[in-house]
Amino acid sequence: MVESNYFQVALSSSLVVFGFNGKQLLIVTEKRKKSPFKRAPMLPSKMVLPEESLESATNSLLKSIFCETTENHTEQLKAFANPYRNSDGRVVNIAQYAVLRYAATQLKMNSNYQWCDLEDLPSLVFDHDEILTFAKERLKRRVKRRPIGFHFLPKEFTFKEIHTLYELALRKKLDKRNFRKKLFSSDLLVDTNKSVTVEENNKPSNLYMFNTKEYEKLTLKGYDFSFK
Amino acid sequence: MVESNYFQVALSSSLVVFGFNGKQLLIVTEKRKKSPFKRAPMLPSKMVLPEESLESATNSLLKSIFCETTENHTEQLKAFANPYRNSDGRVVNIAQYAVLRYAATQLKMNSNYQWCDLEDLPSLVFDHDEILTFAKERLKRRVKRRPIGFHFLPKEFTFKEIHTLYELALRKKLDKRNFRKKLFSSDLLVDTNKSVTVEENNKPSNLYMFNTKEYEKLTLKGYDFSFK
DNA sequence: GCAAAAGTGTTAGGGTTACACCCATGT
DNA sequence: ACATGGGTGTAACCCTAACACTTTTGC
Repeated sequence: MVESNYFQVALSSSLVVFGFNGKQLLIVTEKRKKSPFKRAPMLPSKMVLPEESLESATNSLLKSIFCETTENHTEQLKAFANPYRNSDGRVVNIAQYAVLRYAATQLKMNSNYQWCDLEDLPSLVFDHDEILTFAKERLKRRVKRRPIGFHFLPKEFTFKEIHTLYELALRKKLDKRNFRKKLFSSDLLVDTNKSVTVEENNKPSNLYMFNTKEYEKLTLKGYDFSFK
Repeated sequence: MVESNYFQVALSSSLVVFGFNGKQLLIVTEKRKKSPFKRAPMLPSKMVLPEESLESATNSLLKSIFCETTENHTEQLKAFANPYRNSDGRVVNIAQYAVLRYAATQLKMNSNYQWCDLEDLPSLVFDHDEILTFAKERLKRRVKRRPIGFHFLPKEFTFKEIHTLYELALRKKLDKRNFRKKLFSSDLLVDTNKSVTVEENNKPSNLYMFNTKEYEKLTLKGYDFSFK
């Protein structure tokens, strides 16, 4: 029997929701509703009920942010458990990492949530900057080792989109030809034989899809996008 | 103000303590003291007090296992937060991963703790097998990307020891010559010019130490021991 | 001299990098 | 015809992988 005086901790969960609009990596921020730091930017967060699972908490947060919560990828990031994070008592924050298809989502109207360019982000309240830093490292690693970068993209996408996505996530330039070579050598992409004119005045670009079989295989066993 | 009915969760912490005795990878297991599953093997675990930090909980657990807690490496593994892990109420287990120098430690006498060969481990109680699986994956990754394998070894060690350690952690054979080549090309090892006869009847082996500077550099920036 | 483990090089192949020009389109 | 971004190939280098024999020691 666990002594009852241990049961005095609260659980919260913050989300780092990544998206990609074709040009920028974005995360969802929330405008804080309460004092202190009213209206300061923060990660979307909620208290987790004592009987509530983390998955359910994450999902309900996502539902409060987006109109339809389309398919998304979520995983646990880390527990931030410093005893003095919150003045009301001990609140352990189990941060979650999420990636979803920007184009398939829509923020709820009149909510306190908004997409924010990762490159141009204000400081967040509490320890949320630390959580974000952690999440960015996770993203970097995932992009390198798994075809997870692809949770970002619409069903059909151009080479440029995936190229830009990888450059932003890894925060480095990737040689166009080499990146293409590697990507296509992996059997991960399928040419749809469609093309699309992204901007007026220039050559239309090809549209690609994922090879689902290969995608799942690589998700399981991992691979190595070891760009210098 | 966070409403008070959230503060009903308890915090526990389990440790996966890895060690290496020169021949086997080991973890510390504990014999459970209470029913149900009295005397069943489990990961060393403790409840975390509401004001106690995770680091402090980990350290006190280590102190209860070992006579002297020498230098060790610990990091958070994952929070296991399923609401129904424990019948007394919600207990969130924040599992920790730890590596220490086997040769520099000593288990406390008459304790319920013991070293256990990873290759020959019984089933553990509750979700501890799941935690262990997670920890083994973490170890694998760490060994690949960082000179963390070296937290295992004594100050001076033979090539065979580090070779065996890597083989066990990665769970694959590593070609002796190629492994040696890679290891020495990294500037990470220093030849002590000492040698030691490990077993009678054969050639003594060289002793190596770490190049601390290089070690720290690689700890920060990572490297890539990508053995096939 | 024998048993046991330590220590040592080479080669072939594959992957990574660096790099510059032509192509298709809309105006 | 021109401006814009899309799309393409090659060569040098490096790293990896495969592989077997000699050396040193204690008995």
